[in-house]
Amino acid sequence: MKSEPNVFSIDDLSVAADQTTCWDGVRNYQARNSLRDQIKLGDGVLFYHSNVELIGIAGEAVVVREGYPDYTAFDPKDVHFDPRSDPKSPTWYMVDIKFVRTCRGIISLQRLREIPALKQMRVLQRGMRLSVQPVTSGEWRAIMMLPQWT
DNA sequence: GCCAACGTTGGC
DNA sequence: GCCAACGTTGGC
Repeated sequence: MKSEPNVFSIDDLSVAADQTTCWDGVRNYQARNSLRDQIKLGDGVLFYHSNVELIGIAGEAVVVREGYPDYTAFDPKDVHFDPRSDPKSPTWYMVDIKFVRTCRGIISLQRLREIPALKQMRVLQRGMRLSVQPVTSGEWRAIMMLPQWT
């Protein structure tokens, strides 16, 4: 999951109530499908900092609630309000994630590009803008072997 | 600040 | 249903 740390960072997650947050505001259909259909309770989450000087993986989280309607779409006062999302048949979904740990130093995008096992990783492909992306088990294992987790 | 990538919108 | 225009994302 990608986040701009000046908006919401891994540190923000670590001090949030119950160290948990709802991943609201995703307004892209492909990412919506992941949130609604694919992401399961207990799934690991790589927390990625984007659009910042030090781009890369900043920490780990875990899914603690599976897809449910993103209620911020129903609130006209919310920045993520979307009048087309009908509460009876919601357009947008979110999951809840909980903090697990912070990396000992960001695992930079540059570093990720050097790892052969991550050649196909979605976030490394050009033009990949999705804010929620699947990670394969092979990619997960390769990333978890890095020294920043110890 | 630039600009490539790409999703969305809307005229036809 | 096509596609040009436009807006956003996000690395550089």
